[in-house]
Amino acid sequence: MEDVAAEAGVSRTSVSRVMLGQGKVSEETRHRVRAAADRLGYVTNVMASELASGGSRTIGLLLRDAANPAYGLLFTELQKAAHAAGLTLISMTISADDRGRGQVASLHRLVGMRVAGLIVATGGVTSGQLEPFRARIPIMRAGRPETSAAIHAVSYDEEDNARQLAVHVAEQGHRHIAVLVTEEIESYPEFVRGTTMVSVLEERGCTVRRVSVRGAGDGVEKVVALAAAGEVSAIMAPSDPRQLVVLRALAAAGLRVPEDVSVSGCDGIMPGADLLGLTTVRLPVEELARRTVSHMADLIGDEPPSGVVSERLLGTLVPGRTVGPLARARGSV
Amino acid sequence: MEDVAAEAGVSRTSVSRVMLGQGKVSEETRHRVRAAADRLGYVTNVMASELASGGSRTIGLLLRDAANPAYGLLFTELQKAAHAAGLTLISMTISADDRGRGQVASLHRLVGMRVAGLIVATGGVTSGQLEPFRARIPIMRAGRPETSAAIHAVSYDEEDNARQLAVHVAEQGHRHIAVLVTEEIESYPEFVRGTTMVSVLEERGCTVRRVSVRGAGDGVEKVVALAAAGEVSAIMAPSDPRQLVVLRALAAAGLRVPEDVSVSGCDGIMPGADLLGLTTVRLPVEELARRTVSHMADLIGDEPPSGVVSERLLGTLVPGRTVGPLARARGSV
DNA sequence: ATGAAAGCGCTAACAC
DNA sequence: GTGTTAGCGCTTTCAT
Repeated sequence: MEDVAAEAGVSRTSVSRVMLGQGKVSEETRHRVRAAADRLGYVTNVMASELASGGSRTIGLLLRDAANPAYGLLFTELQKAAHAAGLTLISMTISADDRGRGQVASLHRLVGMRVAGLIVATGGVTSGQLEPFRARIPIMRAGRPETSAAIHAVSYDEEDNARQLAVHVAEQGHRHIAVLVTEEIESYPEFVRGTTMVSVLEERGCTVRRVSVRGAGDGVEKVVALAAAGEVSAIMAPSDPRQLVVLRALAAAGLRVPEDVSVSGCDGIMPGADLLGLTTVRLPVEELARRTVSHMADLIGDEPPSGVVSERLLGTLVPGRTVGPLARARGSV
Repeated sequence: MEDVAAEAGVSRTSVSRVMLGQGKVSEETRHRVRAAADRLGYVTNVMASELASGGSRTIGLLLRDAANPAYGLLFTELQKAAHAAGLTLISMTISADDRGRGQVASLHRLVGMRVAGLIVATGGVTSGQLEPFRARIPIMRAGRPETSAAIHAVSYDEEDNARQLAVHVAEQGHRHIAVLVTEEIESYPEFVRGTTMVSVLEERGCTVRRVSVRGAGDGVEKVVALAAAGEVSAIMAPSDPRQLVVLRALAAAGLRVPEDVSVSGCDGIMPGADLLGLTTVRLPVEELARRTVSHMADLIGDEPPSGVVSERLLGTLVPGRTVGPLARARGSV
């Protein structure tokens, strides 16, 4: 910066003003500085700048595993929305298998960068872990249903998603249904979906086989066996990636979908879901991203709103080929 | 930090040393400082720290549209590799429809953050646009075939990918083939794949219909029409997302795959690609991520290697149900 | 409209 | 082992 000032024959102050595009600078000076900066390939040191000014239009994003298309899309959409709002988004991902420890470290890193706000789009971080930072900077949860009422959140209405799917399956006549339920700690949204499906189905008088899953492929043999034995006519998976695993296993076992057994998932983001004919709920990712960023912009603004943001967005049922009407011919079902 | 020092009854220097985990500090002091920091919820200001120390173990990533599963996976894998190498990765995405302008702005932002290195995983930035920064910080291209010999790159061997696919299709007996070719500016990898497919097929004596694509769905009606008219028995798409578009259009037109027409793509990352039976080449994403980060670690190390890194990684052909042997019964084919 | 000076929060020699 | 002193590169009053 010193060099640019010298090259342009002005003081560092003027260079600063020009680069920030603020304050009073003559057209002449402004031009000379720009020219000098270009010539020298000068780029403002953001860290020094933010350090000196104290402020920052940068917000941090903690994301869960972008390899999952639903999170990848969320990432892209958040970035778009942030850009449109004049915010810079810097992000760190956590692989799905990294429970807790690494996530909190990343969280610290982001806070350490003195970002103006934090968007947490991974269920792996608990509300308790966010608590210490809440006073320091605005935090918004995106996607995961938030349990703590003290933390801002725009989330998918997973209860409703699960309900829509359960009702759809039940309305096709299925009465004996297997539901894959993950552990709360593994994936909170999937956990909520699974348990909700179970209760909705039971309310409607269905016989539910609740099968718990831990790893990626765990529990699948179990449901396939149930289907093969004719004990269930439908299998509900808590997400589309898991629905794929089920479909694969079913195919390997020689069972036809939906003739022998119906299958459903949840997400609706996967490219090719339509071609596969997946039955699912399409998450309102784009809207979630927009609303999250919009609230964040308010929160880091001059007059932050006082209340706690808490929104739930509804998904859209996508009936597919994988769920068919109950065939009354088979086994005990 | 001042507060922490006071709380622990030591100087700021000691606090610094403890937080950095370096230098000589007594067990006693270390403990007291940690306790004080925890009590006050103190997190080191990364910006001030890096500003003062000059160095940074943070590297910037410019990524193309994580909504594309291939880039989403790359993102995750890069992050994993970086973490393993003790590097922090901060990233910015660019949506696929943002050509040039925004990308360069993001690039500036990253450079402005004084990251130690830059990984560019988007074809949208040209070698020329990277040039000005090359002297300042190490830059690595990841994925895109690099044309400039001056820039470090670990890339997919798109020529080979295309060749593998073309040979596979030709060996199934197809002689009249439509190839979708994107414009260079839209997607450089797809452009390379397309043109390579064309030349490989022609070398093998096939009649090639080269159909150019601009938008996401552009050109597809054309190839479907060719297939419907029996003028081609196979359609080669330059990527799996595009292969899906073709499959959708074919289904809508009532054409069966592969009985009426064979279809191929390239990527192999899409979850569910196997269930769909896509014929494709699986990109070595994981290896690319590892090698890119490994080279980057060297480049920002104490004794950076002198030569220019230039590696090409081979993909793996995944024969699927979408490509079948030529059926000799139809039309002019 | 422009410049001088005083930090922003931290680290790195260098003494003690 | 621990504290002291100088900055890192910038922004921001406050004069001029």
